[in-house]
Amino acid sequence: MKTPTIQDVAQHAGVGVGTVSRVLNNHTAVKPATRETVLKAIADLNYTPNPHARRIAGGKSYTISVLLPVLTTEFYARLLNGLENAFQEARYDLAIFPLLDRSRLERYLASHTLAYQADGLVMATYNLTKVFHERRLQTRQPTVLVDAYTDDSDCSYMDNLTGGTLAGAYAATLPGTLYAVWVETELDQLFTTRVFEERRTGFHAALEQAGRRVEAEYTASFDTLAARNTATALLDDVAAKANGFPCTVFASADLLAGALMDEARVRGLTLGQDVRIIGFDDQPWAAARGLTTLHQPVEAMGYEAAQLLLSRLGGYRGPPRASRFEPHLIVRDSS
Amino acid sequence: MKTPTIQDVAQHAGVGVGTVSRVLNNHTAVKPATRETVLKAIADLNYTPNPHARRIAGGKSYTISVLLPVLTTEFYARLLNGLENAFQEARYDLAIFPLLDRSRLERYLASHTLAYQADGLVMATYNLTKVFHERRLQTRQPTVLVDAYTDDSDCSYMDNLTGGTLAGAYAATLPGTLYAVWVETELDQLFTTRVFEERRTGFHAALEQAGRRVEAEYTASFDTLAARNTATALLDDVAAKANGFPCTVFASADLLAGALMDEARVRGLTLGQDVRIIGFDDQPWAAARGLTTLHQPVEAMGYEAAQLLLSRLGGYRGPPRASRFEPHLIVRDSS
DNA sequence: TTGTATGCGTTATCAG
DNA sequence: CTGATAACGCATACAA
Repeated sequence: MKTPTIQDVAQHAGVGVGTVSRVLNNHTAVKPATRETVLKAIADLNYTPNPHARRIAGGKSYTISVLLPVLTTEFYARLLNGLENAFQEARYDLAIFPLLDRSRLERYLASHTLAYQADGLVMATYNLTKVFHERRLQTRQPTVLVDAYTDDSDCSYMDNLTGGTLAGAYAATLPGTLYAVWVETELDQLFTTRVFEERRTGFHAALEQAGRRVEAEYTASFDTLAARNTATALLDDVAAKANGFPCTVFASADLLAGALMDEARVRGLTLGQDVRIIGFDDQPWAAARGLTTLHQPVEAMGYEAAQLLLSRLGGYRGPPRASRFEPHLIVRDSS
Repeated sequence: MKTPTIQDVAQHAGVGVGTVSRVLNNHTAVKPATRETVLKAIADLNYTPNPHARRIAGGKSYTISVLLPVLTTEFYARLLNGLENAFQEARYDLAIFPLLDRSRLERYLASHTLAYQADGLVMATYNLTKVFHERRLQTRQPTVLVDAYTDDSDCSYMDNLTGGTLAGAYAATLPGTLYAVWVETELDQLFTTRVFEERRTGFHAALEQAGRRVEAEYTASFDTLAARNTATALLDDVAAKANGFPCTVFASADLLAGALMDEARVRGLTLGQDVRIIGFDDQPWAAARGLTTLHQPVEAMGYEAAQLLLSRLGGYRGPPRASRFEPHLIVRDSS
């Protein structure tokens, strides 16, 4: 049994294909009665329009491509949820393209790829608009950046500067020497995010404001092992000082903070006393482990990104818009 | 400037569209000379065929859908790599659909979704063929299961039974009492994987074979927090026993093993002496932390899955085939 | 070996 | 308001 086409529906409803198409797209007034008939036929035949044909016909395919870094973190799961919810309401489908490495990106940029054939593009964390430009790949589709910021397209972003500031301001109120751990992200010129850079700027600004400064800073790449090693190195260094403890550490990602908590525990240090730790992300486990951290409204950010894109798809033509979201500090036992 | 179509190429090359299409699809003999001309025209115009049009024309879209669980683990990154490599060689594109929850699955199953419109389907870890059947959604596309096993479709899977057996056989040679930690996966009837069940079966069989048995078993869901809590509970229990140490623990996933290593360290237990730990996965950090574990040829498994699907796409009609891969034990310091 | 015509499922245009 | 019919970009039988 073949899948029903718009022809079948038209026949079943005793109308022309044009009419069916019109009810499908909520077009110009269709007589309520005939609309009902068509809707019933659609239901009867369990018909769903073919997105490829839609796209071919010059219409829309009702699919959005999402380009994002490898999804090994909770952040992107939450982000996808926010995006999904918004797009689903608007009856759009999502196709996800994890940017594993540069060669994958190259392929996505080849215009034959589905990624490039969707009605709209969501780029998460990375700002690839530059690349598109260089390749003279004028993006015909509207694009929105999420978790990243640029002047020349819509974006929905977290204010990591404020996040860093909040962390710094809070850290400044705590006793003992100050340390910070940052995330290394310069894998490749293309794959660069300013997220951690901004957290750092904000953090330092707040510290300066309070007349304090960090004793030392550390950098780790974003993986379990690096987090552990850095935690070890940091606490080794602190322990080697005359009066290293108490100290306060701002770890710019919960992954790093978690490793620090582990390491502190191994050394018999009391959290919130010998060592105070501030994370960033508010991962699902943060509450249970009592980690003081910055919570980000990730879903909301994704949802908003979707709205921005949907308005463009709806025909909105205006200057690029930027929706800013603020993280907020959640104080728990670790500090 | 519009993107070039097959018409433009034909015109530019001074041939008919049919000829262009033929060279595009490596069809029946095209005179080498004209083939060259066409190829040059294609290059000149930077032409790439429109996948939607291809699909509509009754042909193929050269895209494969991959349905997989949320990508928060290294396993799926590696799997995707294997799949990508194989499909790329065959000039197929991949669209990834993370199965966040049941409602998402429902939507993917709605036939209008792109997921369902691809030339082929790869289902990772979960066997969704049952669901397809129940819905009477006869999958028109060829489907391959990876990291899962079923009788009625091609699959490329890891022999987790053997993995468990290897772990059990090795554990049986170690001194002290035996413990095991399993992963809870029964989130939903749909989302069920037999992976851990099989590891368990193999493990017990090997133990029995060696005339040994586990003192106690534990179950944790697959997340950092649960892993920690279980590790704590397990070591608490062991410590409460008269002669609990030395002991050996088979953690059926490296995530769990890592948590155990942490916890053991906190308690001042010596790994490979007081506590011996065997993991499963060989995560990137396992070597550095000296974790004895089962290594899986994940990329190879993905690559093979792709080959199976490609052969079906190439017209192969035969009974379902199953490609089996074996994990192997890597002994390190933790045991 | 190659060009032409037809069809794929929709949307959009245009008469009615 | 609605029904034909022409695109859309491509593959493919069919004819040459």
